[in-house]
Amino acid sequence: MKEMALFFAALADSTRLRLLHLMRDGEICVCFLQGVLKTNQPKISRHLAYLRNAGIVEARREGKWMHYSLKKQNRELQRILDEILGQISKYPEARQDVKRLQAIQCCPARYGFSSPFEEVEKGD
Amino acid sequence: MKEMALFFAALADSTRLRLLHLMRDGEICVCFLQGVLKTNQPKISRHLAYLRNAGIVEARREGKWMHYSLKKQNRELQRILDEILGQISKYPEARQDVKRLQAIQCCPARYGFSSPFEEVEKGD
DNA sequence: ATTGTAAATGCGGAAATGCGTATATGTAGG
DNA sequence: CCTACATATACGCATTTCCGCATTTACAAT
Repeated sequence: MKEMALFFAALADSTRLRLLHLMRDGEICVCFLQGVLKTNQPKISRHLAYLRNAGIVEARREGKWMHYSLKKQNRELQRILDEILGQISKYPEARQDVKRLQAIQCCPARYGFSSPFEEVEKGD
Repeated sequence: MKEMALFFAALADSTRLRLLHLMRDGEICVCFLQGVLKTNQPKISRHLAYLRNAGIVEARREGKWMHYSLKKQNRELQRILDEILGQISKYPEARQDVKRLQAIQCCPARYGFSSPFEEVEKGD
């Protein structure tokens, strides 16, 4: 029962919900997440650690980079998680995130992970 | 997005998960919940208030008694909630709770809401 | 009005959480 | 070895959460 509470505690934060949602289509590296959420790096890192401790995501190192992805859950929990991710995707904020991510993934060099991502901002 | 995080925060506590699970078959009064969880009354009351604020349960007064029940959610959230409640029901702790509740509901007078519920304890 | 019972709330303390800043770790390349 | 970059962690602080205890509110009955 406690583990279940822990699971939900991990979901009880909008930053973490956004991170999870961005992993929906596969693994993604921290610098991209940072670029999309436009916040400082330790914040991202700490929330990812939280999700990892909760067993919701897993990490893979590739050289300097860390790639995070959704960890496979048991059938029931997976279904719940899928429903949740589906719900998240309805929030404008989440859609914006995906747009920004796609822009970065499309031409990462152009952004260099340091420039602002304003040009992706032009609303729906 | 924040509201969603709030929703999960409400689920991020095993006492609250137990309370929700006990409402699965309909509304239930606070004194019964107190009897089943065998803890002090303010604790129950505060967790119920938390759930009420999160919009997950609602309360109905009937004389001195307050009856709590699961509040109807929109389709998607309802589905998620149902899955979750189904998951909870698999925990031995949750099954125990239901047994105790049934014993109390069956003959409340016998327990008088003050006697210990030990006789329901005999495991599975 | 007074009493008794059910439930909610106020209060103070312990613990957890989230944040930003600074620093440490790990890895690749010169 | 030294530097540069990506990521993780330590630290201090403010806020929140949970708890037990005491008190208050709400209602019913006399």
